[in-house]
Amino acid sequence: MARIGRRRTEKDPESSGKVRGDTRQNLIDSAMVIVTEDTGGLAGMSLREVTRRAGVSPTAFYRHFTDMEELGLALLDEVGVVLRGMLRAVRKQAATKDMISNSVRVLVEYGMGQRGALLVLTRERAGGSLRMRSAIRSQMSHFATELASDLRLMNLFPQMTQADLQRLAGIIISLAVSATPDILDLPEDNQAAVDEFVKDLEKQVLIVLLGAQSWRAKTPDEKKRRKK
Amino acid sequence: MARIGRRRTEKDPESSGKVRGDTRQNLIDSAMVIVTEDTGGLAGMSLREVTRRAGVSPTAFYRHFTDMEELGLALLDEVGVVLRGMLRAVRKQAATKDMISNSVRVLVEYGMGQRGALLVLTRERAGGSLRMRSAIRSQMSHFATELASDLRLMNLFPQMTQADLQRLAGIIISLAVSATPDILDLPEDNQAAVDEFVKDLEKQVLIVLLGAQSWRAKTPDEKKRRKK
DNA sequence: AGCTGATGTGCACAACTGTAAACATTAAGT
DNA sequence: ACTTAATGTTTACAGTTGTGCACATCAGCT
Repeated sequence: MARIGRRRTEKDPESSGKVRGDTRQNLIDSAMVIVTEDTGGLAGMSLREVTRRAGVSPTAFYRHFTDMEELGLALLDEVGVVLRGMLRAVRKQAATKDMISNSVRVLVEYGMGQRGALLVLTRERAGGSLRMRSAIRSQMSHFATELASDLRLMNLFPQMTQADLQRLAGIIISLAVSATPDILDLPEDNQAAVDEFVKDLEKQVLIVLLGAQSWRAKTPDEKKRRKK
Repeated sequence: MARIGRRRTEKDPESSGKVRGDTRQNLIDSAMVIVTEDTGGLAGMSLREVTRRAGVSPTAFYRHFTDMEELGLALLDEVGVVLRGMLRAVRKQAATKDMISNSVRVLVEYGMGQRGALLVLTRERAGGSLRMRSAIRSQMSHFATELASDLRLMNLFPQMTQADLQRLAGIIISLAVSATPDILDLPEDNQAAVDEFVKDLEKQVLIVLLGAQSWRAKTPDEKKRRKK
C-alpha cells in the first residue's frame, strides 16, 4: 500500500497548518477532474474516489460536506460564477454583431478547455437531484437576465417589453445549452470543424434575433401580462 | 434491423411455465422504471438492481446484453422509435399553425407521462458514453430530418434550400430538447402551469419560424454549401 | 499554561457490487 | 431420441462502497 497522504511532518516549513484549509477546494477540484474525464457524472462518482484524488482519507470528506450532493452544488456554483463572468466581460467590450459572435466563441472555447464545467452544467440539468436541477435552472435564468439586461442597454429592441426581452434571452440561452453537448464532442485538433460549428451557432442566434424583431413588428397589439 | 431474439414457442406464447422469452424486454422495462424514479441515470444504475426488478438472477443479464451500455442503447432505441412515431402522426393530421401547437403538446404530455423516456434522452445526451452520445445525436438528427421533410411538404418556406430547412428543423429540435428537463419538473397537478409552459414553448417556436422567414427575405444572396 | 473546536487519520464493518463456474431445463433441429 | 444452443439458476469471491468510532494534531482563545 503506497503512502499517498502527505503526512504533515511535524515542522515542515510550508505545511505547517496552511495546506489545511485547501482541502475543501481540493475536493471540489478533484470532483471536477473526475467528472471531466469519467463518464457517469456526479451520480457515478464515489465519495472515496474523490477523497482519493484529493489525497485525503475518506472520512475527511465529512468535515467539509455532509453529502455528495452538497459537493455537487458547490461545484456547480463555482462553474456558474466563472462562466458568467467571462460572458459578461465579452459582452461589455463589443457591440451588437460582434457581441454575438464573440459570446459564442467564448462559450465554445471555454467549453473545450474546461470540459468538466459545461459538462456538469448540462448533464445534471436533467440528471441530478431536485435541488441540483433547480440550482441549475436558477443559474440559467441568471444568465438570461444578464443577457436581457445587456440587450436592453444596447437598445436593439426598443419596442419590446422587459418580459419579452427576458424570454428572448431565454431562447438564446436555450440554444447555447442545447449546443453544449456537441461542443464537448468537438474534435480539438480540427480547427475548421470548430469554426464551422461556431458559425452555425451564430447563425442560429441571428435567426432568433430576427424572429424576435419580426414577431414584435407583426403583432404590436400584444398586451400579455407575464408573471414568472 | 436488429433481430430481437424471438425464436420461441409459436403455439403457446404464454403457458410454458415462466414467461421466458420476455426477459430481454423485461430488463429494458426495468431499466426504464429505475431510470424514471431514481436520480442518477444509467450511470447510477447497477446490473443487479435491474435484474432484481426484472425478477431474474444477476447472471441472467449476460444472456441478453454484454454490457450495461448495451442495455442503455436498446432502451434509447425504443424511446426514439416511440417518440418519433407519435410526433410524425401528429404532424400528419394537422396543418401549419395547429401542427406546432399540437406537436408541442404531444411532447409535453408524453414527457410527463413517460418521464423516463425523455429523461434518458436528455440526460445521456451529455452524460453517457461516447457511443451513447452519438446514438442520441443520430436520433435527434433523425427527428430533425423528418421535421424538415414535413416542413418542405407544407411549402411554408418555398424559397429555402434543403440544407437551411434542415438547420431550421435543428433549431426547433434544440428548443424542444432544451425544454425537456423543465417538462420533467412540471407540476402534474397544476394544469394551468402546464398550459402556460406549452404556450411559452409554442411562442418560442413561432419566433424561430418567423426569424427563418425574415432571414431568407433579408439575405437572399446566400450560397453556402453545408456538409454536416 | 491548558482548553476547545476544527481538521485530519486509521480501522472496522456490513452492504453492495460485477462476474466467474458449474449446473438445470427446455425448444428446436437432426 | 439425441444433440445442441439458448436461457435460466445457485453459489462463490474479491473488490468497492458509505460511514461510525476512537484518536491525533494543531490554531486560537482565555
